Amino acid sequence: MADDMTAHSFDDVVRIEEETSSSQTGRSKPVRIEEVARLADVSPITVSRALRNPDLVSEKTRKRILEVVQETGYWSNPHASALRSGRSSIVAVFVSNLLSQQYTRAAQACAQVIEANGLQMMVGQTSYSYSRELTAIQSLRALRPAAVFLTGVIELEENRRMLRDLNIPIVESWAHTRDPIDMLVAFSNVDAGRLAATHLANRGFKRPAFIGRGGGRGKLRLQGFTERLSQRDLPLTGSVVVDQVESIENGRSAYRKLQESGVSFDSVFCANDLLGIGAMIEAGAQGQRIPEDVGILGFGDRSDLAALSPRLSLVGVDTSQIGRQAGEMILSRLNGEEAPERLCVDLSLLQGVTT
Amino acid sequence: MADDMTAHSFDDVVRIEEETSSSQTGRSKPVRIEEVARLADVSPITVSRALRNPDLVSEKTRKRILEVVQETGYWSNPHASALRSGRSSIVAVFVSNLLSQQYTRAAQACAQVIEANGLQMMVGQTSYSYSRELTAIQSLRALRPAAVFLTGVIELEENRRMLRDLNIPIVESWAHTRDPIDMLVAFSNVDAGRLAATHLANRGFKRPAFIGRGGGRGKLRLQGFTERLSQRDLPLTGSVVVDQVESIENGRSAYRKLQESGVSFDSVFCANDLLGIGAMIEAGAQGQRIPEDVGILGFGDRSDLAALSPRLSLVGVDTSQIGRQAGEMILSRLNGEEAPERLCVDLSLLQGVTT
DNA sequence: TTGTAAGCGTTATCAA
DNA sequence: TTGATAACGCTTACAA
Repeated sequence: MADDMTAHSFDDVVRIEEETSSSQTGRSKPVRIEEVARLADVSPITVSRALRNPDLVSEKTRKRILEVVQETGYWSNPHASALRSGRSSIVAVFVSNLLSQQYTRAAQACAQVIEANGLQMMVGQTSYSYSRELTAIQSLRALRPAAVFLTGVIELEENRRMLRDLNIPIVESWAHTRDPIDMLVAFSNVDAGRLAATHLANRGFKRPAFIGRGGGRGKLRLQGFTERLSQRDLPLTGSVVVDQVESIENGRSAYRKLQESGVSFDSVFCANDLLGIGAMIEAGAQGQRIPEDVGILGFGDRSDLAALSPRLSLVGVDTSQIGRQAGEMILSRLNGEEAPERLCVDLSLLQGVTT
Repeated sequence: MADDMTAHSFDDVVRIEEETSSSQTGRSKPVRIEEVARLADVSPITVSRALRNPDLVSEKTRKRILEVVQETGYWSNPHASALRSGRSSIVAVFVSNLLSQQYTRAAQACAQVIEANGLQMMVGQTSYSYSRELTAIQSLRALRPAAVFLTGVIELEENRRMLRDLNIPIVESWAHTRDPIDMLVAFSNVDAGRLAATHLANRGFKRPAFIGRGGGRGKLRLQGFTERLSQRDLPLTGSVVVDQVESIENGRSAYRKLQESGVSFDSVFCANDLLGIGAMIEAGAQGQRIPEDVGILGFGDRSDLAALSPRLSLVGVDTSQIGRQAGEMILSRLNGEEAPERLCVDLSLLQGVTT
């Protein structure tokens, strides 16, 4: 904190838009279905039907009811509804990390789809311990949600079963898994590598290198990358395997390491977002021009990196598409339609100014 | 999309942890309070009390009940509870933008506080039109939340009244406003400028300059900056007012503009996150060393910029503190305690490697 | 400290 | 196509 800071000032005030419309004030009791029924001269259950299954109500009656609903501002009590019907209109979304745009984009896109259909989204975070996951699932069960969307895959069999036993649409996502709880939206990491190789080949690079993690998804990306390179008769000129992919600095040092290995590369596929940025920064700091001197292809979600690397081309996934798909799968199911059990989201090449 | 992309591959599969624990399967009906009561040999209402107002139940009874709860895995039905009591245990959080870490950090911090107290968070987004805001508020009212936290200020008087009429704790935040709906957590932009000036002065800079927006918060920050500079007998050596603050490029060009203006500055306060980064990048690109050749002080939230500018010092707000405070204010109120109507969050100087 | 009775607002079920 | 009745599971109000 400031050493010689004066008292807080309230001098920076945001203007408030004044409006003198209907000046009705105080806590008005919400309108109940019974009142709507009385005013429309029907029974409560008919009002309920007019709102939830309009087809079951004659047009004349329906019209009258909707007018009254409009006038009174009636809004059904979701708790009463959920209690009686055993199902709420809440779609629970669990993101792995609220701070990562990857996931919030997906959540946002999902929300857009479901909210347009009268459902509400409730966001939670799962990335804690398994016990935290258990608690989350228990309170979830109590909430009796209409559906669940997870930006990830549940691994613990016990938790998987609890979710399955909810008997509602459940969408897992992000990674492929042999046996989804219910539905899955994922993308292929091997394909990501293939797409990177294809792009570099198409751009005329002849000596591509790779920087990425040695295990997990990094390995899969490298696998696809080499496979496609050889199909295009290109060598994998060099590669640096790193463990740390948490910082830009990791990318810078990996890039230097690649140079120090002595191989003569003309382009690099960096199979992780921060690695790509780091490589780009390091190359720039050395005075190399991109893509004239070296081609750099990153990985990730444009939105994450837009502020930082508008010039970097990326292989990645449009995560909002994952969310949108999830939302649509959920809607289909809730409407009693068929929905695919597994959906593979397209990878895309996000073209920056460079490479 | 890739031109010669093959069909999607399902070869990258995540391993699933198998567990052969209790193999009970199928949809089991949730335990109801009545069953817990029967097993503990008390009435349902006593179970209810043991869980919500433990003080009202004798220790012996309470212990017995909690045991049964544990065994049965009882979890109260929030809808029944909300229906009867007219109040749910959901705290509604509306963020201005789900994609900005500023806000999601606050939401996350708020969630941590309230979830530790048995409440649940429901996140929504407000940054749409006023009509969208109205719909959000209407469904909000139907949800009968325990409290509301907004990462922003509601301006439309009609919407303000609707929220006020919910008669529940409501926390607005971020900006100061003359007349909060209920409670407010905000910070002072004038103070931000003062803090920047203090810091640069303390670090021995003699010719500070300013880059920022001409209106709104930028203006307030400049105001505090100049005020405090003159208190420290320092001149405002130069300033560049920009309209665009959406990209790093804006910061780079503003920095060049400052140089072109011919003034001889030894440090700059960039009153916006991207401007600061841009200035830092531009200075670096020109081969200037920070802070030896020029001191650069940015503005914002460390988390936003950590990946990008770990070396940049920042004046800003710990937005998770805003969320935490909001959560605590809400809890106090729900517990019938007094809570401040307006809380001013401390600005802080986030010291990077530089400046 | 504990219990009884009633009702929150909706919708499932059955009947007309 | 519409309605009567009961019930969802909990907690308020009052009583003991």
